Amino acid sequence: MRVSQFFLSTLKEAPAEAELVSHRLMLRAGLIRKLGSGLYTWMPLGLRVLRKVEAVVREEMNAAGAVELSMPAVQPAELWEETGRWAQFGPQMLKIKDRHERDFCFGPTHEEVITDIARRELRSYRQLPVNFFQIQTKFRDEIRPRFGVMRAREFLMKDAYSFHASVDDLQREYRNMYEAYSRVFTRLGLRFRAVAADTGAIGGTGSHEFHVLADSGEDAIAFCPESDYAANVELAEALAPSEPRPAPGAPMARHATPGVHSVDDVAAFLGLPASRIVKTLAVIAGDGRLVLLLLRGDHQLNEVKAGRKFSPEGGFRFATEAEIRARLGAGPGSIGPVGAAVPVVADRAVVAMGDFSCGANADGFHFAGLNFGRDLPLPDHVADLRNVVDGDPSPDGAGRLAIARGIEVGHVFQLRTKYSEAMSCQFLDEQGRSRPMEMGCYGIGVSRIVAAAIEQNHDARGILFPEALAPFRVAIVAIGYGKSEAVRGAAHALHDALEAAGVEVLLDDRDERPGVMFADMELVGIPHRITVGERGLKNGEMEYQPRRDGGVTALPAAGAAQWLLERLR
RNA sequence: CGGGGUGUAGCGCAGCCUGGUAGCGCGCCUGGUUUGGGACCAGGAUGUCGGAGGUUCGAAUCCUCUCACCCCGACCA
Repeated sequence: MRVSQFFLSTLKEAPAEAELVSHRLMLRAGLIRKLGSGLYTWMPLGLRVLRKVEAVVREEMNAAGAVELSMPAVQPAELWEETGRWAQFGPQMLKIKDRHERDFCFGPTHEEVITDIARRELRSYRQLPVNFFQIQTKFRDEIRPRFGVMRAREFLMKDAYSFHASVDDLQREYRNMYEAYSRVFTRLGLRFRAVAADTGAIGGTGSHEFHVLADSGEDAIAFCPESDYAANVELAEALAPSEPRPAPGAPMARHATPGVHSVDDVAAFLGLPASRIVKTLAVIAGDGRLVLLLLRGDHQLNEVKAGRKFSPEGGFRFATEAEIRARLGAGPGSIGPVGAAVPVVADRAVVAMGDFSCGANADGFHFAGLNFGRDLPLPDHVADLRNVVDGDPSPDGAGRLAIARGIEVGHVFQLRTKYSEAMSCQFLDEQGRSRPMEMGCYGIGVSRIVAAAIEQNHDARGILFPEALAPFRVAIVAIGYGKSEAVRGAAHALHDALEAAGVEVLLDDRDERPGVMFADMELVGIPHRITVGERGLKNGEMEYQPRRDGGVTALPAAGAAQWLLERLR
């Protein structure tokens, strides 16, 4: 391909709206252009990258035994009413009406449609298992689209849904998909981690998220460098401290702390580390009771864990200041467990604290030197209430946890029978009994992967595409193209030879100044570059330079194509 | 949805406070000189100043409404 026949549209400066590196670079390199909030055009260059991702995903899905189909992007409301998700999905679903005023949505996901297919097509255990997948555009009306294609409203996704006669078979396929996903991300050249995940609103049991590791990631992941344990921070268990509670070393004291409310304030005022302060949160449980939650000052409440502690539905909310005052006689920053006639749930780390400080249930006063058993009773309940932090022991006992940030690019779920039951998607088993199918679902954010890959692979000059993702593998920069017959001839010969060998090559025949061409090819992230110029040709040479690690190699012009083909292999 | 901000040429921005009919850099077009890391010289084109209404002799500038976009938060199969 020649630049003059293709379409390059690079920018020296990125539009002001882009703050994330990948977003800026995608805009600058001309991979995407914005149409509206969360809506992007994939420009020719970007589309080539998107197609690369798609191709790898498709190949691995096929290799793993899944079969491709394509479902409508627009779906009738009735299907969603069967599962109750028409109402449940809420405003994130783009709802539309046709000319007959019938309700439709632009599909945010396809569980309902595929389950409908399955219940019509699959009758017998003999037809199971099946795994259907598609690569398709979805729309979710995100509250706040951002970071370009990373969190867009319209996006490209690979979604797969499997149907099984037994849980065992579902689990087998789940592992199969897990492995297929690992191969996909490995082939794409990404540093990733599979983490145990919360199953969220979709329901079901087993679930793993695949995260591309990047500091800009929106999700926090806890993992153990010494083992393969990894979990979403929401889910990672914070174990009870192994050290016993220290013996009391200080007398209990009540300090006047005027205007001191936050943990940081208390720490500064009393000269204590945050880890010696108990943070007291007042919540209203599902049954209406006010309950105090105790956390170590340097820890953070995990609302998912706290929710589980209260009721099957996990319902609780933070108490209002008025409710807190009514029960405890002090405001939020001055409350504590001492003498409070309400139920108390303490985090595991709290009951291992000694000589600690907390609010005195009187505005402007805090206790210090508190010890359980001496100054106050041990709490009614002890539970895991907090997010794990860097250095916590790993739940698998293998070492200490580290926290990293990740971009979720894949998700595998065991849905079980949530949808098959709701939509009576049944099959006849060996005994002729009618049973709901066991289901799994497996998603990959195809368009998001492009952004995630750039987030993980860039430098000051632009994108460093992994080989598998690059829009072109080789750039030929022809210096003096317009003027020099020799340059033109040599560049064309090299271009044709590479193309004939099946290499995706981009010949810069724009007759621009060298700096412009170098800068563009680097911005766009083409992994290999050959420079052809009169200066080199005089000595019968061309120059090779890899995008990623710099050094220039002089090549005999005659053998350049061959040399490069060797290297690319 | 709550809080904050921005809309002026393709992109990045100034002008607005203190009203007098729009400017800079990059990009674009023409000609010339250049040609191994984002050239130089000369000439040129491009704006309903996001939209509507109002105040005023006069509005990019002041007021009201509205739309869009961005940031922070809540949300995220």
